[in-house]
Amino acid sequence: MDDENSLIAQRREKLEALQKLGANPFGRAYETSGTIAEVREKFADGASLRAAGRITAHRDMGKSHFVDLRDSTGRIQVYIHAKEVGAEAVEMFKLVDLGDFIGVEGTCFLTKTGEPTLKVHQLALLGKSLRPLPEKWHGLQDVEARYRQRYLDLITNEQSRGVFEKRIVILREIRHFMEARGFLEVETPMLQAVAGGAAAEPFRTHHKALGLDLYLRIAPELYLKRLLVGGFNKVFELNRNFRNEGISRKHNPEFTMLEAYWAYADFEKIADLVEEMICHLAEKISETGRNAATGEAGLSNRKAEGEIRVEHWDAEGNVTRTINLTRPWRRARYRDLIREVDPEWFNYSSEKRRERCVELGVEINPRMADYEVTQQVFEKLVEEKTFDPLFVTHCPKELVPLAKQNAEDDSLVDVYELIINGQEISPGYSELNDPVTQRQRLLEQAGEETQKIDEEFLLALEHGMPSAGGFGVGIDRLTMLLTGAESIRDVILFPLLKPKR
RNA sequence: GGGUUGGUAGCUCAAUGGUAGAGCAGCGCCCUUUUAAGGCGUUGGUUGCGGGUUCGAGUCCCGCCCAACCCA
Repeated sequence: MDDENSLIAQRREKLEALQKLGANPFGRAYETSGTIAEVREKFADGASLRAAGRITAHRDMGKSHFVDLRDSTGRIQVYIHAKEVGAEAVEMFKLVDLGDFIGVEGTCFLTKTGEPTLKVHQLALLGKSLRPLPEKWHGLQDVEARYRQRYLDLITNEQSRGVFEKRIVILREIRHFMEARGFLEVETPMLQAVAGGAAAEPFRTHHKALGLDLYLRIAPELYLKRLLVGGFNKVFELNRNFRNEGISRKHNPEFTMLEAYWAYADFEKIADLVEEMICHLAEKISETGRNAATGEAGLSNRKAEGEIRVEHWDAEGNVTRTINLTRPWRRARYRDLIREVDPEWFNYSSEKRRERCVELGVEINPRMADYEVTQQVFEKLVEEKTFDPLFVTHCPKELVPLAKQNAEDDSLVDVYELIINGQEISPGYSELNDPVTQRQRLLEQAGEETQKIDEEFLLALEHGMPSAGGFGVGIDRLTMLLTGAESIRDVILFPLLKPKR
């Protein structure tokens, strides 16, 4: 980025020339008649309106200049001619480039081709661009550049902007939804002396003044539960977690998570809540889909007569996948789902199960315990093949050691795992609130590393935590589901990349 | 971490081992309602970085960097 090619040099020369003309290329506040979309709404033949935006195209026609002015709400054409704006302003205009921000005051009129246009009689420079923008027709295609220089992606690629607008709607509507049901949004520590609440590798950091090693949190769980102890009945946090693990199409080291706890509820009530919430979000998203600017392609959602379907499109506009979110969502027990793959599975010996894995094309390694072999079958032959929503319930306790045991069968725990689009979207639990059992399980989980046990959390539990249901929703994956994005990097504005060079 | 693919002008893309090109953008000229405006002309390159093979490397070989996809 330290280059100095001729295009940049030319723009710098224009910048100096503008300054010599006495113009300020980086102007100040500019009163407008509103956003460009609002200007278009107010458009009335002969009316005088003010608009500001970035120049994204210009067409010179002799002494007439047509310019496209664009902001996040839309575009409008402006017409510049010396007769209207004066020779001086036209001299100035000739030093303006694609990508510059300008403000105009002009009279509304329709061109011969019927295009609503502002005939400019006053022109202000609001921000000069010293680098050329990507080409208008193909946009910015280079994947790496789209992530590193997201601003260019947002300027150029309508569908990318659409994804992030939908993400904003998702975050806003989650807050509305939860608050409407009496949940309070809270903030708990990102910097933690013990990184608990999940099994994941944390990032380490250091507090200088205290001389203290700290971790970025991997989950807010243990703090949110302290709030249940403290008398909050319904709390949620919608914020970032950090996990020092691999990066992939489905994993970014920092990711956004909704986590919530509901006193006196259980995993079934939580499942109802999550089902309702995601349907609510899908409907809101489909509304923004309809309202989105023209040219939005690739992603869409459609709703018809109580049905909620999410369609994922490819670049040519063909539907590649339809996910049916229509309620009620299927709920099935873990073991029953395995039996759908092989009815006799649980009657097999350990050896026979491993043979079946080979037949089924499920890769396993010899060190796996029996429940891990079964889980491998579940992941490959159930989870990855499930696209419509499915709550998997009554999981074996080995898989979820920190959840409450089932009342009838203590080899099972009262949890659900929500699968949509072949991915885990949300786990839900009947939370363990017995401090003695909790301590045991944490000790087992920690093994030798007893420093990983959050004694302060256990101390809180010993003061009494109400029975409660809790859940988490990975917002990045949910956004992928609802927008049809294929990679988590397409729903995170600035995904982590290695610095270049 | 392993495998595969890719990195060429500001952007989008070409180029059997033989003079690095096109479109858009830019620059100049023409055009007083165009809209991917148009016409004529024209500038622009350390082909990701570093080595090697060769008379000659964007192209073949080795190493490195970055990214995407698949796998662990």
